[in-house]
Amino acid sequence: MSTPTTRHLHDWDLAPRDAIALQRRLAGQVERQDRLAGEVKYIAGVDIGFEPSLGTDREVGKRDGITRAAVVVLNWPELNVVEHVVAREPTRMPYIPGLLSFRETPAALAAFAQLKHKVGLVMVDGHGIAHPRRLGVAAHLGLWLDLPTLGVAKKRLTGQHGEVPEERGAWTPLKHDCEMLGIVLRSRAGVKPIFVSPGHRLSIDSARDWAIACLGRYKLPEPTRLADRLASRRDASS
DNA sequence: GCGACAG
DNA sequence: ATCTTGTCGC
Repeated sequence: MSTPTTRHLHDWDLAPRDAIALQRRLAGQVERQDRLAGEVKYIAGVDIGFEPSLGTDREVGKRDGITRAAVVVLNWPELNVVEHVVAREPTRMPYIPGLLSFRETPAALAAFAQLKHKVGLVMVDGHGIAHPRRLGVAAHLGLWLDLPTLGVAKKRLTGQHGEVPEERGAWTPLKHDCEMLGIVLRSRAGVKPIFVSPGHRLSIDSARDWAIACLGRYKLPEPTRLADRLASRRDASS
């Protein structure tokens, strides 16, 4: 943050080219091996929702309006909700493929700041290292929280993969050339597969195991599914 | 230049 | 992401 073009900007209000440069630097700090802090007792699920601005510009995809971060804490292995928080922050940046974390992380951090439980693992709605510069929202948030994270996305951003068997629990690797980025998982029979990739302090194998271990009777793993539901509720207070 | 493109 | 009712299917 010292060059003429970035000096006056905050980490989250970067111009696309500066955000991309920052991602390249931060990607080198992401730990791809397991480094859990003891036994996992609580798992957090994170998702972001948006409230359009009133008045003239009602477009949710641009600026203005409110970014709503929902964090749900589940105990392990019961997977029961023990805490939930919703934080509302003004939207600063529009959605740009590849720069999602700059739009969503500020609100997510605000929500985590209010959390009472000490979570050992964080599951984020979006990709981890399965990103063009290997710094998807799950990896970026993991660095900020200094916690193990994994990303669970509903669509592919980058990488290629083969067909995924129809049975629940089946998966196939997601890779870019020869580099493994994560897996494509059939979380439910007869439903489009989800994309699982590690964020920070987690291996690909562990990210896969945790995603599968957190599956309930729905397409999305419980942490992310519940956060999703909370983030998109009309009445969002806390 | 053309297509792809998390939420 | 968000705007939205009914409807097909297990």
